Amino acid sequence: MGKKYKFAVIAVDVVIFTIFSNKLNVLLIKMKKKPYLGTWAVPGGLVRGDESVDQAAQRHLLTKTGVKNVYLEQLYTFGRVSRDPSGRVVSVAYFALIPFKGMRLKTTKEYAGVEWFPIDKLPRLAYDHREITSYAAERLKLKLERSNIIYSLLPNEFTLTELRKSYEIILGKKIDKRNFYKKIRSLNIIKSTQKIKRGESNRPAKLYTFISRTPKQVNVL
Amino acid sequence: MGKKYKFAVIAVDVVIFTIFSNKLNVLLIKMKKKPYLGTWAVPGGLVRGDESVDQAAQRHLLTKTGVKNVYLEQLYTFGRVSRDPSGRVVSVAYFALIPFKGMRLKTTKEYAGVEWFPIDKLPRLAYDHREITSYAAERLKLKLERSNIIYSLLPNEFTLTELRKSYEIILGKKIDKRNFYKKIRSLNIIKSTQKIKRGESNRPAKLYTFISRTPKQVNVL
DNA sequence: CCAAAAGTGTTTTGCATACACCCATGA
DNA sequence: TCATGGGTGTATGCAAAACACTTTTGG
Repeated sequence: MGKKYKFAVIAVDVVIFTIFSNKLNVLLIKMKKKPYLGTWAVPGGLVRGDESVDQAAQRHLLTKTGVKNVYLEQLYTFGRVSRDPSGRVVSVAYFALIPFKGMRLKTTKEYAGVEWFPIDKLPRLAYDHREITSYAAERLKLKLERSNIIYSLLPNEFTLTELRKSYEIILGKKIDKRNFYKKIRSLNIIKSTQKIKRGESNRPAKLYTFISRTPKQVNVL
Repeated sequence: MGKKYKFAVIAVDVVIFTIFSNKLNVLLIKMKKKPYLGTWAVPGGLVRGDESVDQAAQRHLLTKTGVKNVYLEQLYTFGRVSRDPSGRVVSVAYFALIPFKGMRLKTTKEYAGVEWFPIDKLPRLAYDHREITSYAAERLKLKLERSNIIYSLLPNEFTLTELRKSYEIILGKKIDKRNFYKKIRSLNIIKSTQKIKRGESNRPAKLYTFISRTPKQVNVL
């Protein structure tokens, strides 16, 4: 048995997604410490002895972005021996979905920066975070097709077009308007508010809201 | 920040499935040490500093059952603070599928026993292993419907009925013979050997084999 | 000859897909 | 009045589901 490495410590990494500018975006932080000084990475950190792994993910999400009560799902555990050059760290990866509306990034002294990047234009990432984000984006697609979690990316009230566009952006394909509306209505996951979204130079759109904002398994596509 | 607990150590637990006697069975070991003396548990153990988490799962699988090169997939990481009464242990759970044919259980001195239990008649389990096995059985169902991994539960040559029964046992529902054969043939994942299975007092069945025994995504049902 | 499982097609049904025009508004 | 996106229904294709009888063997 090797003496070269100590036992591993446990960390969490949280891939935070949101939609804006017709893109799926990922939150990254710029590192201040070696060996990845100046490199971007997914926010995360160690799991403390007195908190569960899930709680650690929530805590890092909260302190890095100020959001809580959002959709957060465990993704996969990355456990290669040399994934962190500075020591043996096993990372439990999570992904989170947050509505962009009113999001304000909290820049802390801990990092040299916090920024959103479109998923298709990520910079070079530290550790195995490229692999983690790819994995997260893949899981997000699968999940979106078989659950109602899209609600966590949208504001309380939204138009059918906004809903459809969200799917289009994440799944990366066009969706037929009429077929989509038919399907969504049959699923009973949204209901009409009586409100109307005015102010744009075209026909105003009806506003809808989710009947329930708890994760539920449904076949959207 | 709490001083009460040290940082966590990392373990793996492997839920090993096989099919026999028309049941889905799980391999359990009987513990010799407190605080779970005499209680059954899923095989597992610590992750060493010089091995990846995946390797640790393979190692524990091999030393407990003597099998290798079987289907092994990471399931979920269980990280509640008090899931192990003797210390802070975060467990990365895996599930494995092995063909029953010729399996011989290796009883080691480490444990008071090694046995197969039908999934619907498990004894009381140590730690959170009840939750882990439920989760594994659920994932197995999902996976079975969307991949070819059933091959890891069957011998090299098998009849269409054996194949169909395997699905029926795991999914817990009857499957129409003709529709099933039609679907399986359309998937191009099995091919006929020229052999025939004789010896039973009924019409002999053709033997088939899997074209490929590597995991592949297909929609079986 | 009997019991038991193997083998084999057709019809029906429901869901996914494809597709185009009119409407309401702000500028 | 024009540009822009909102809103709406039908026809077609395909895959899943339902369904029953004949065949081959061992005993």
